[in-house]
Amino acid sequence: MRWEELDQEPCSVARALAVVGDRWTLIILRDCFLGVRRFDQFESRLGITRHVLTDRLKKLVENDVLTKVPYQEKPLREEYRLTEKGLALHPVIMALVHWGNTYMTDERGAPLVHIHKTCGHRMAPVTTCSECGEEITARDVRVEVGPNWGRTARDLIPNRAPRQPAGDQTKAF
Amino acid sequence: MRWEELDQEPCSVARALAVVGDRWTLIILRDCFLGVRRFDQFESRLGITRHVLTDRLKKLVENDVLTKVPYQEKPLREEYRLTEKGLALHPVIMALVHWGNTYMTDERGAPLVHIHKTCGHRMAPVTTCSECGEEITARDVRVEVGPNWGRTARDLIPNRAPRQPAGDQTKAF
DNA sequence: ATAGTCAGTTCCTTTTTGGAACCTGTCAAG
DNA sequence: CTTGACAGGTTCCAAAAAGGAACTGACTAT
Repeated sequence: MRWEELDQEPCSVARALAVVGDRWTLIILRDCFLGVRRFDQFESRLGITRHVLTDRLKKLVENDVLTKVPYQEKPLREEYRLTEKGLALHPVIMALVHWGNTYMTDERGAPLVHIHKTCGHRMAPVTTCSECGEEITARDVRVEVGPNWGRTARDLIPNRAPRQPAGDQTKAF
Repeated sequence: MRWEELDQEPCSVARALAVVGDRWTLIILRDCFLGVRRFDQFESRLGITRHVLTDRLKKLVENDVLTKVPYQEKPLREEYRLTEKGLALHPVIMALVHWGNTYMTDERGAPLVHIHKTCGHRMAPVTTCSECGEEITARDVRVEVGPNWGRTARDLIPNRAPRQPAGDQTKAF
């Protein structure tokens, strides 16, 4: 498929990435979650070209991830804010931060840390099962075709290759 | 900053995105989590150009997200498998799936569903606090500079804009 | 009158993609 | 022993996207 057709795919990852999956979009959203709202603030923090920034913000607004809300008239100035749909991307950002903190830092550790306002502790995000509350990892979940989807989604689940290769089984997936 | 300098940033999101943040990389990883391992399998499923696929797989291997493990000799054939570092991206994928399922599907609902092997239920990922176990949302966390980071990371936290604008406060962030 | 701010747009150059063809090593069939 | 297939690439070229810098328009402050 081509990149622009990604949102047609019968796959939620593909559809999500059609909105947030291109260069810069998720970093723009990181800034949104940090409280950045204005064009020039994004520009100076990211050093992104105005051209690309304009385009990304426009797409995020079109996809209802951000809204433009006016903060002055004469001349009209608008700032970009996260909608509920945008706020719902928080787990994605948290998961990325946590992965970055775990695998991409030097001995100084995390550049930024998160404090859970409710309990007051420095925290890391933990992904858990909505049903039993246990932490989940890649090996704990199985994927099935959704109830209202027939062959279209069936094709997404690949035939598993034979498990004979010489790699060590604990580290390979 | 330019895209290639992203991994130098004092921000874990930026560093994570330097590895997985470009077009196609996360969809390739989605396929990895579904059990896809071979070049031609990726190619036919994604319809991505071989050129780009080669490049992305190479970068993922360089960044230790995937490893090449031989599955036959004469001629040598290798498949791509998730390392532990790669497996650790599972929460990112789960968060994206969940967001896609929530905001990007029609009345048919999720194309693919996840079953938690341990408890047997169809589940959704819930992001919780590592310290108190409660579910966390964007509004529940505060960001602070990491303990071993001085001004470098300080600059990441923006000065909050005044909260006077006319937008409705519950929907804006 | 001059300078500065914000949010863009325009123009032009350099990188990245997309698309298709071609290459290499090995086996299998006719 | 020639032909074909298969896996996993590489090469070549056109099209699209990103980078860089200057320009615009509607103000406001000095």
